[in-house]
Amino acid sequence: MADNKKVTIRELAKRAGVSEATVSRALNDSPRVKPATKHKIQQLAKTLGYRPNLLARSMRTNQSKTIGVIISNIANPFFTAVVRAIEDEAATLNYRTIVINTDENPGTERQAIEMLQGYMVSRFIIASTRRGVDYHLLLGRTPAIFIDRLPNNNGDYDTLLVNNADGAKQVVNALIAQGATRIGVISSSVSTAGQERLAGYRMALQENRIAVDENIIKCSDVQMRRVRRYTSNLLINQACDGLFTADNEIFLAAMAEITARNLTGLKLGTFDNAPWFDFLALPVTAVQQPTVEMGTRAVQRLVARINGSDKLDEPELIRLSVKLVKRN
Amino acid sequence: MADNKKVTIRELAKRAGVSEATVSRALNDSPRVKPATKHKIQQLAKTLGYRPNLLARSMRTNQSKTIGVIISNIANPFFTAVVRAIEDEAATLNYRTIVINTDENPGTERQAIEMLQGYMVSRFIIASTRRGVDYHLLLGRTPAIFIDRLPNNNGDYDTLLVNNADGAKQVVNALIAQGATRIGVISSSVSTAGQERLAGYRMALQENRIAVDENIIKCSDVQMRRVRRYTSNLLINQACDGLFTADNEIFLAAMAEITARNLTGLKLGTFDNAPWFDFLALPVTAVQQPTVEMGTRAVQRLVARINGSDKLDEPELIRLSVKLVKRN
DNA sequence: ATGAAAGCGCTAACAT
DNA sequence: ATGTTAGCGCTTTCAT
Repeated sequence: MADNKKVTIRELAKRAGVSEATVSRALNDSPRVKPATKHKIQQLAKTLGYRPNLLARSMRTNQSKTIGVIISNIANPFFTAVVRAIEDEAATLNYRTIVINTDENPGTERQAIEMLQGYMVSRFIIASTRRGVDYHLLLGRTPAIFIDRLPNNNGDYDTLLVNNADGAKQVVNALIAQGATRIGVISSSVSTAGQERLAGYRMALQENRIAVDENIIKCSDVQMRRVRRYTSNLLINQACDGLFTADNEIFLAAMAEITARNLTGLKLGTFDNAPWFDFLALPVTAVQQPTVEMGTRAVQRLVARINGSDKLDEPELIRLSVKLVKRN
Repeated sequence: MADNKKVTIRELAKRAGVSEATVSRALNDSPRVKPATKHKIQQLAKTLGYRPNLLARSMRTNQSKTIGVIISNIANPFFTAVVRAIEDEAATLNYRTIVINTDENPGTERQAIEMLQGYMVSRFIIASTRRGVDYHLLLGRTPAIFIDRLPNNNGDYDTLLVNNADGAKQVVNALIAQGATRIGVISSSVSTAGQERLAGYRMALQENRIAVDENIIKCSDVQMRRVRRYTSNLLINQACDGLFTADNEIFLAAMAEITARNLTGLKLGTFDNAPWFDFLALPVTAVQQPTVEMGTRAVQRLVARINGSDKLDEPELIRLSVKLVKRN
């Protein structure tokens, strides 16, 4: 029965008539304790409802089997998908995860990392906010792996990105194949991913010997209102018959404008596939990001780094490939 | 400069030529230390890059200003919206939050709560998984507030729900006003919310003197395939001209079926409004849940309970009202 | 205004 | 196979 007072190792030791050390060993399933004793103690712990004080344990061992996951926008389906994969893989490898959302705010990001370090969390998976955070200062040699975005101090940490340029190139190529002749683009200046996707757009045009017109390239902060303005500018003033948006947030804003103005006959392409694209009147060709692979590999690599199981002296930059979902 | 070795209070004390106690007081901005000394110590801490060991502090004080947030599905936009509101309000009130996702798994939920308790987290906001978790045993008198779903041991904890029945009634009334004469419903048996929404559906029909036909009422686990089967059954075999889905997941699956079969002329209603409903050919009338209010009030109430600032002896069940977004 | 000392619960040498 | 002991970094009486 659960007594009111909290059960500690000392308490168990007293009741079992053994030392605290033996209890600790029994609870940690050490081979250095007699099976009978071990069993007895474990039983007792269960009956008394013993809960280890993880604080004390971490403090003593100077580590907590916990991975800090720092993401920049919890409302973005891309990130939640990655987070779920991270959680799954971490659980498999017997790690805990703590997720903190920074809302693209570098200050919050710094605080979050410092806070977790205060809790002895010493492995991180980070989707960096804007450039401007000095991870050297913050992390030192703490194992960390960056996802989705190239961090400020790249080259010093493992980084896991998708092949943004290639994905963008594929989408734009598909739009061209569908007959689009003048394709506008709206990208994000917030992350490195946005710039790479823009580069991919240019590559596709060049491959198809289409002149790049800087007037139909828009790249800035993702702000609903601004994206809507860009959209009408591109599709009406600039007479584009195709539009490539660099992520799901931009796509949403652009679609709002397209719907409001009742524009039709367009070829749309975007990063971040979503199930509801199937329901739209306009066909959307979309890049499906490998969220599960990204989350899974991030955890695996982090854990490998810790155990030093494979010799990974040099931090690596890994590119995952993307999949194209065509609709027309 | 950031030395390699970690800076502790002892280190600061040595360097400042004062006792550890004084350093601790200075760092905590206690009035019991001379302003000059305080300032000097705080400066030193900054220069040396001192980071408090939160583990040690929590262990000593037996509390951590951290709220554990247990949600059942991080991929559900409803929950992520609530989480963001929780984070915002918590930050304002100077609390930390730790979010853990249980994926509707009661085992994971139990583990998560125990784990956090091990870290001295002693206030929780919980979106319960299926009934079957005994919160008395798990939480005891630990302050906790339940959101979205009525927990097993209701009456013992504060609970914050939306007015599910009323929301459902409003949607169904709207569908009837739009001319639907035979409205099927698909709800979820996973949570208490699903049952309440079903009750609201029945109320609306009764108010409008429409006979309730049990053949067009479907309620079960939310499984993509099953929902799709229900959908075609209702809309084709049962010849419904309207459909009410009880949450965003069900709606997504139903829309997949509707799109695949190219069904038209339907009146659709659902819980959980989404921006992209504006882009659909079929008009969707949707209940907008008060996610911000729910998150904000959950935190406020939890903190009030802790401080005992207002006398809230009895746990309360609070219902938040919803908003209807009509489209036709 | 400051210091000395105890102790939170746990684990890991180092005994026995 | 088990016990003794020290100590992680911090806060907090109780002295001075």
